Amino acid sequence: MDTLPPRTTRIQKKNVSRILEAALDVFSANGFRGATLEQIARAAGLSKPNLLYYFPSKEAIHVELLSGLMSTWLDPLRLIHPSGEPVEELIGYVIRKLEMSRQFPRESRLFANEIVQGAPRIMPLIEGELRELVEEKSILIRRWQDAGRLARMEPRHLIFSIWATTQHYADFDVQVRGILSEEDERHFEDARAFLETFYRNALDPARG
Amino acid sequence: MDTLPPRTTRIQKKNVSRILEAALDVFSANGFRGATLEQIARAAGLSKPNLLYYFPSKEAIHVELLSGLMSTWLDPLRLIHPSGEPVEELIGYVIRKLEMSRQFPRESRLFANEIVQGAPRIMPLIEGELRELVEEKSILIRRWQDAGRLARMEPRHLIFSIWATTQHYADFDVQVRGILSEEDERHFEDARAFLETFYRNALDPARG
DNA sequence: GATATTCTTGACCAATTGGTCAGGATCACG
DNA sequence: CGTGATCCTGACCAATTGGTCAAGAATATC
Repeated sequence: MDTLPPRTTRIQKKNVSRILEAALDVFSANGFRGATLEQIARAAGLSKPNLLYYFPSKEAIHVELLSGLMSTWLDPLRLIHPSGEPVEELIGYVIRKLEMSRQFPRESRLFANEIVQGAPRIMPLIEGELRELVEEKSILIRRWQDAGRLARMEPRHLIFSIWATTQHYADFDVQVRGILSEEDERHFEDARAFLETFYRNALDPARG
Repeated sequence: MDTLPPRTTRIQKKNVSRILEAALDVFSANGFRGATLEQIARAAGLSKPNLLYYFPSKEAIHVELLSGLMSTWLDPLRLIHPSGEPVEELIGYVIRKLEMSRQFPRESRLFANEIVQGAPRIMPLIEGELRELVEEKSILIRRWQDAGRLARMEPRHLIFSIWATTQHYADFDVQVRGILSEEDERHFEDARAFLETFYRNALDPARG
C-alpha cells in the first residue's frame, strides 16, 4: 500500500502533490484507461520513471486520488443540519453541490468516469463511508417529513436527484454548453435560479 | 465514410448488426479507449481482421453506434405533445425516460461515457439534432407556463433535470445499488414513484 | 566535507493494440 | 458447374504503454 519510506521529505511533499494535481487533470479528462503515465508525467513536469518512484503503479495514483477526494466530496452533504429549517437546509445542500460542480468539475468527472464504468476501484468507499452518510441523512429527512415540514417522498431517491441535477452541470458540461450555446459560465447562474425554484416547489410541505 | 460496396448482402446485414451489438456491450462498459477490437470481435463471434472487413476502424464502429442510436434516444422527448395536459405530458416524458434507463442502460452509458470525456466524436449531433429538438420543446413549455398551466422555470434547465434524474439510474447504476443494497431491479419501481411525486410537486402551476 | 540517503534519468523490456495483407474459403448467379 | 464477387483468416507490423533497472545527481546529516 505504502510507496515511500516513513519520513516524508520536502521534495516528496511537493512532487506527490504535483503528481496528484496532474493526474486529476488527465484522469478526469480521459478516464483511467484513456490516461497515460506519459501524459501525467509531462503535466507534472517529471519524467515517467520518476512518477513511478513516488507511486508503484498507474492504478495506485488513481486510487489515491479517488480516496483522497471522497471525503471532500461528501462535505456538502455533511453540512445538512438537523436543527435547521428543512426546506432551507436541503436547498442549501443543492446550492453547495452546484457550487462544487462549478468549482471542481474535474473532481466530479473523475468520479463520474469511475462510476459509469462500474466503479471497479472504489466500490468499498461507496458501500462504506458514502452509504452510511446517506443513511444518516435519510433518517433525518424522514423525520422532517413525519413532522410535516417537508413534502413526503423517498429520502434516498431525493438525495439521488440532488446529485444528478447538480453534477450534471459538471459531468455533462459539453452537452449543456452545446445546447445553450454559451461559452462563459453564465449558465451556472441560470442553473442556480432554476434549481432553487424547482426544489422549493418540489419540497414544499403544503404538497405533502 | 462508407465501408462496404453498395449492395448489402444477407451476411453483411447479419455481421454488421452482430458487431454493433457487441460493440455496444464493450464500449458502454469500458469507454472508447478502454474497449479493444479483440473484445468486440470475441463478443461478436468474429475474428479481429473480419471486424475490420466490415468497418474501417475502431472509431468508425463507435461513431456508427452513436449516430445510429441518437435518434432512438430522443424519441421520448419527441413524444411530448402540444395538445396534452402540460403536467401529465412532462410526467409522461419522465416516466418514458426512466423506462429507457431501465431497458437500455448500455445505450445510456455509451452516451454518458462519450459526453463526460468531452464528446469528441458527437459534438455535431449534439449541436444539431438534439439542440433543435430541445429548442422546440422549450418553446412549447414556455407557452404552457405563459398560459399558467405549469410552474414557471427555465424550460431548458427543466429538461436537463429530467435527463439527469432519469439517466442517473442507468449511468450510476452501481452507485445506486451500492447505496440501496438491492440486487434486483426493485429500485426502479421506487424511482418511478419518487420521480412522479417529485415532478408533480415541482411542476404544479399553483406554485407559479 | 564525507557519506548515507533520497531523488532522477536514459535505456530498455514485454505486452498490448489498432491495423494490414496476401491468399484461401465460401457464396451468388448465370 | 464455373466464375467472379464476397467473405474470412493467420501471420505480421509498427506504435504505444506500463513498468524495470542500474547508475548517476542532489541532498541531508553529522
